[in-house]
Amino acid sequence: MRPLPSAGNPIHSPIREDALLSKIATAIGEPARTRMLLTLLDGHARTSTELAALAEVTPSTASAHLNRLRETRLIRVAAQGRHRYYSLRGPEVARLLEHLGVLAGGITKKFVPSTPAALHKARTCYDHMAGTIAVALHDQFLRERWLIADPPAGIDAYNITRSGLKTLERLGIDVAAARALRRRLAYACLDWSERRPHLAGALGAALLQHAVTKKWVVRDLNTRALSLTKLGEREMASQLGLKF
Amino acid sequence: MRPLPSAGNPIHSPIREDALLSKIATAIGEPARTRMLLTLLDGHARTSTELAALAEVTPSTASAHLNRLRETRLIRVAAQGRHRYYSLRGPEVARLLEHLGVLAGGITKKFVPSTPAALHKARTCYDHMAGTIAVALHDQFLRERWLIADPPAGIDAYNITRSGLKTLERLGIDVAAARALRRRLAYACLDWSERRPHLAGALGAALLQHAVTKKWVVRDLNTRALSLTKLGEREMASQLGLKF
DNA sequence: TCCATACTTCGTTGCCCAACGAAGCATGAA
DNA sequence: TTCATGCTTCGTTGGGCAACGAAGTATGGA
Repeated sequence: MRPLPSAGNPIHSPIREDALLSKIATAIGEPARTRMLLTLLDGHARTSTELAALAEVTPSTASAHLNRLRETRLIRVAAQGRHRYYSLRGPEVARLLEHLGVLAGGITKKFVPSTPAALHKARTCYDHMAGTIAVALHDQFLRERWLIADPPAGIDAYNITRSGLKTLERLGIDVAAARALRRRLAYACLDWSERRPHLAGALGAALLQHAVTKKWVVRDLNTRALSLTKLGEREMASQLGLKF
Repeated sequence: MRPLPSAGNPIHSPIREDALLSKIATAIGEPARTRMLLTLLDGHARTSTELAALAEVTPSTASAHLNRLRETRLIRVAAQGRHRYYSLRGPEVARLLEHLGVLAGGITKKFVPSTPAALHKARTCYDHMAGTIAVALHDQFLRERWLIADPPAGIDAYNITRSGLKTLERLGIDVAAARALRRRLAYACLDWSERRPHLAGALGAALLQHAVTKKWVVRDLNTRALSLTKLGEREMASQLGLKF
């Protein structure tokens, strides 16, 4: 059965589409590259040497991988002196990776019933919070009608209500500044451990920043894990009505 | 540099997670497999011979690919006499593929400004409608408050309102039957050509079925394209208030 | 019973690409 | 200037895997 010449495909063939899709998927799929991407999922930029160590390959190999990821537009690079900082190209990429994680998690579950406890409870996802706490936070924001769905603004987008605005400003979060950023304000991001949505976007980022500066949570230096402090627990209960 | 035995990793290592993710991505990424998966995105089950022809490989090669996709749990197979019907494992897989399409589309746009017209306007996505018409339909359902967001039921889930129920039953859609199915009722699915949500789930499937049986749209036999009939255009305008 | 069809399994071939070390090229410090 | 550091480019090697044809196993019809 010969590969048919597939005659009339003048300008835009469906071929084009799936070839690109192919490229992206294989770019993600190579194990060393997968590790790099998953590491970058916490939103921190890293140098190629760091990424080489994390992926367990030599710098030269890492360099080749990073080039390929850049060509497929999955990551971007920022030169700074003699360092080159690599980071995910955008939230879309982060979401795709989390989505892949959901499928991978679905497979794992059969074999490994429990996910790593620390990551499960609270972790960063790109530049916002994920894990049970983040999901609870997301649900609370909707239950209290501090956020409402805003579908015309895109899939799973949210807008802040009047009461939401009050709550956020009482916390000390500068909503106007978040709105001014050239990025989406708030939207649902699928959580791979909970398989439920948590909060992403400018607001999600502001909330993480707030939680970190107010010492509600403490970042782990090597992983994406966050640990909730006693203070954070108290404050989330009193200010947001969250129970744990 | 060998993959290190990774000593202390008793039960659930992060290694495990990204190795699985890797497997899934590479399974999707091989060009022949990508073509097969994208073809199955219309929700139709196909035999391995058909898929072999579509992917432009011999049956023996196709068989190997299909086995691999089955092992990674991306597709399922149903034996029926001497035919074996392959289909996507579930909506999660379909959504992942559409999501990948968004990223691929994002790349394409720079080089190929226009997407194939027929597919852009209306096509199937798994078992429901996609394309500009489907997105318009989705927006109309929300604008008229026939559907409302229902986040606790999962990311981007919708529920049917009282007025939505009336509208749907007036059309002749059996909402009770759709509810009775063991699947999610209605949720937003990201559209790769529009980069906006359209309607998926039991309700989305019911709407496509309705549109086909009422001859509002006609399926193309080889591609995922749908063409809107004059009748469909009239009916959607009068019954649902859609303008084109 | 015999053959055709649908599909898989097996064994071989060939190619792509990940991996490395060495060498090259910047940047910044001494 | 000279050297160290951070990173890339180059050329080579090797292993994994996609592809095929041929042979094998079901199923269903003649």
